Amino acid sequence: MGLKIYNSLSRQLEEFSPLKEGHVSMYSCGPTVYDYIHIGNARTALVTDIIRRYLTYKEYTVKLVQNLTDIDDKIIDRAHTLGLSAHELAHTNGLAYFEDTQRLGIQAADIHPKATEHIPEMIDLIQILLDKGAAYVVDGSVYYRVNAFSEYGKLSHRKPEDLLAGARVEVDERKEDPRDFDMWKAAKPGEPYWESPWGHGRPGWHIECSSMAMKHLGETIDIHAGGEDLLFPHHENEIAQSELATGVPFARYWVHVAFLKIDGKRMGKSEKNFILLREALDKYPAEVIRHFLVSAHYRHPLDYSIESLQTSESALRRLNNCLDTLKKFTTDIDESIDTQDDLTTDDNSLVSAIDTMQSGFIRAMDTDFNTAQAVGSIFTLVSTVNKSIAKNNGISNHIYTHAYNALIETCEVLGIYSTNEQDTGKTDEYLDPVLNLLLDIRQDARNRKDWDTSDMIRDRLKELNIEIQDTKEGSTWKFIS
RNA sequence: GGUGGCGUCGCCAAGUGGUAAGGCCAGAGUCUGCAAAACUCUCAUUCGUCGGUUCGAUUCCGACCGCCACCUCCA
Repeated sequence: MGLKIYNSLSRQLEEFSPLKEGHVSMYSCGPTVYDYIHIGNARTALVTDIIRRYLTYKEYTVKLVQNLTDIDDKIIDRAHTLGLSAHELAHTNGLAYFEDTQRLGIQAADIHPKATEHIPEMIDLIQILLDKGAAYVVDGSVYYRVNAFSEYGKLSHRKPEDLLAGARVEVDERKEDPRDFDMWKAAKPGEPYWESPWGHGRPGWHIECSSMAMKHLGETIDIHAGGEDLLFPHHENEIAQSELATGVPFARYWVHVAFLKIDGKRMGKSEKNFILLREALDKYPAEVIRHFLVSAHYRHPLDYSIESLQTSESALRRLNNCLDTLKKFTTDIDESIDTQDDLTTDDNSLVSAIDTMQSGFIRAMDTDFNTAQAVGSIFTLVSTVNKSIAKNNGISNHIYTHAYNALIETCEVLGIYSTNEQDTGKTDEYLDPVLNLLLDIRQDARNRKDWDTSDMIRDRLKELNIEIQDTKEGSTWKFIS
């Protein structure tokens, strides 16, 4: 029936219903811009993008906010090594982030707030928490008093004892409780800082998301997304800060994206086992990378490998071949197909296959955005269409048009089909006539059974990465990689 | 130690208390002068192991084995 989302808060699949009917507010934790993003980061960004596209497909009005953390320890450190200001580094990498994600076909969020542009809002929120006795100041830093929030741990389902038992909690003598975390960090000499009631300093990581989400989306947001590593402590802390300040739920559905792995291990910046998104994009089209990322459900780990990308490339070729073939039958006439009496048995079975694909796609996406299953529905229809075309059973063009449109529509939700005409062909104005000349010469040779000449043309072009395809309709060519 | 997840065809990956989607690879075929490309067909009586519940379990329960992740900055 309707959309169901797995909510990390309840650890259950829940019926989705937004706070305001027809509208969805969504916040996604964005990157800390001290470096380029890797494919693992891209996975989360892509899942966010697809959730948004699907909600839009379901006719919701979606407002998506994704932050950019543009000040933190890593940025300061990296800027220092590079001899740049923290601002310069963050600015450059912020632009690179947009460039990379846009190349992946990720649509920009409605708002991309930056931490450094929301200092006053964060100070206000910290002040509220101080006034409520939920925070304390030590040497110019402000800490959140975890004990003040009785529901602390409700997202990560951790009990205070569990947290304390883990000997990995950093010991900081200045904290009242090891679980307490900083909302405002006093600046050390030479570090960038902002003025605050507690002295020169900078915001802690968690406070920015609380402030910016509430500023741009209100005190309660519908969907909050992020990588699964953010569940604790980041999201737990966001909840603690926000809910203690407002007294209302911070986010209604918590969505956590599983890790992208490489060689069976989590791809992470600290492990240095990552592949930069831009490197991958230099080697593979965006649709191929998207297909790969979408080939597993977002809550299940996915292992990155060249082989997987090649698999996706082959699968996508099958899809695109089908689409290209269908396109030849496409008619502009938008005939309705409800006149059942005019339809043959073959017509009807294709129409029903299209319906099956669409309902399967929706059922899959409605079940916690099961993109893997959704892709399955698409490929099942691809098979049916291919069979139908192979049988040459005289299916009406408008039914093929219907199939084409249905496939395009669903593929666009996943972003695995690019509507812009093959970009490889954009320089062909000059090449086209030349190739056609060669093709003509070859055809003449073939007519004379001069196989040496025709094969030489074919082979030499292949060396130039141009492949000749002989079909019943004649010869065509295309670039191969 | 605490918490969560995973183990399904050679590889990737969905899924369900009633008998296993899809993709890749592979084999066969159609097409072709031969190829390539494309398309078609074939391709898991079986779902980590052992028990239990059930008329029936891959799906529920328990134990065990193996793997991963979070508890510390990382999407």
